[in-house]
Amino acid sequence: MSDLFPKKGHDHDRCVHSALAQAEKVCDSENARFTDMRRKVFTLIWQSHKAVTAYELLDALTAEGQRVQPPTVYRALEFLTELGLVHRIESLNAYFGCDRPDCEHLGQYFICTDCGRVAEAVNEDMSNAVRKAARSVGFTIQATTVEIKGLCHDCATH
Amino acid sequence: MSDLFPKKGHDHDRCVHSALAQAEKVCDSENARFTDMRRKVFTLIWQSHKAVTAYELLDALTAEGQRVQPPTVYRALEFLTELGLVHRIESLNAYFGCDRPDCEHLGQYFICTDCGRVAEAVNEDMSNAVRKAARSVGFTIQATTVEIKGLCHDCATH
DNA sequence: CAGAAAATGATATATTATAACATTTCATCA
DNA sequence: TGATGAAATGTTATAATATATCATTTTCTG
Repeated sequence: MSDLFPKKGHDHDRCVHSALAQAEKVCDSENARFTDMRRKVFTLIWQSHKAVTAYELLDALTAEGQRVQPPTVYRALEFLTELGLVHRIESLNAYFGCDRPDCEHLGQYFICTDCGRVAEAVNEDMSNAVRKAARSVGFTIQATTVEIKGLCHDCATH
Repeated sequence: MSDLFPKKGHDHDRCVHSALAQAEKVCDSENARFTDMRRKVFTLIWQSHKAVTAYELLDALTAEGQRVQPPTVYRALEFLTELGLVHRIESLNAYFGCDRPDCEHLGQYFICTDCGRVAEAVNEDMSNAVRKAARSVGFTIQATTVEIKGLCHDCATH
């Protein structure tokens, strides 16, 4: 069984750090500004293994001493999702960092209803099945939402 | 190319009628009460080819002369979704009638961003790909959300 | 019919999201 | 280098979506 959810003991700080580096690269190549606010929001999202809501981000920023209003957070989220740096989990009204912002993909999300962790998968079987189904009914895909809720392996077995 | 979205001239009243009959059967077999309010909400949902929001239902009920509050609508929606008579489209915060309430399925939704119509598919390729992906990472599925946005054939070609 | 359970009514409020306009920041180039 | 225009953020208000709680009504069951 492959690892999807992070294993115990993985170095999360390092993941966040490398995600930041990658985000900077993406912004650079898009001539988009990775401002302080955007960086803060991005970092907060990446620091969590769970999907984070806009108002949780708002609270976290406030706790950091910023006095921030909803539009500020939503704008940062809009920016980050448009660049593909962050994905919105529709069934949670929450946001999650994207592992592979540099490549086009139809991502899929596994969401554990017990521990709350989220994992992104980029599974070609699923993507291809979606593309094929769309083709067979003459549907032109613009965006896909594939969210799978249930129990991660840890929660199912412990 | 198979038909997914309804063709021009199909008899929608008849669809609604048969959906009502089927809903009654399902409620019967579950010993659940298909009350007036639930029937009204179900009918309003089925009368639309688009997904309908809770507050649109509220307005429609009000227009019919009922004076209804949000909890009433949300309770009816909860009842209907729990029985599988209606599905919630997460990416739209809206509800759509289920064609096949009588069988277990992982449904997929095609949502046209131009005309707004929604179509449910029950595509085994997609379902199997989802199940297989979950199995391969040790994930136990409780619920799936597969929503595909784009252009339906009509809108893409006209 | 009495009593319990289920459904709905009513009120209030929580949560999620955006519109509109003011101000600040930043890249550009005259 | 500092004027200027575009982009980003600040600020205020409000819209849209959803639920908690308790009261009342309806329905089922014995």
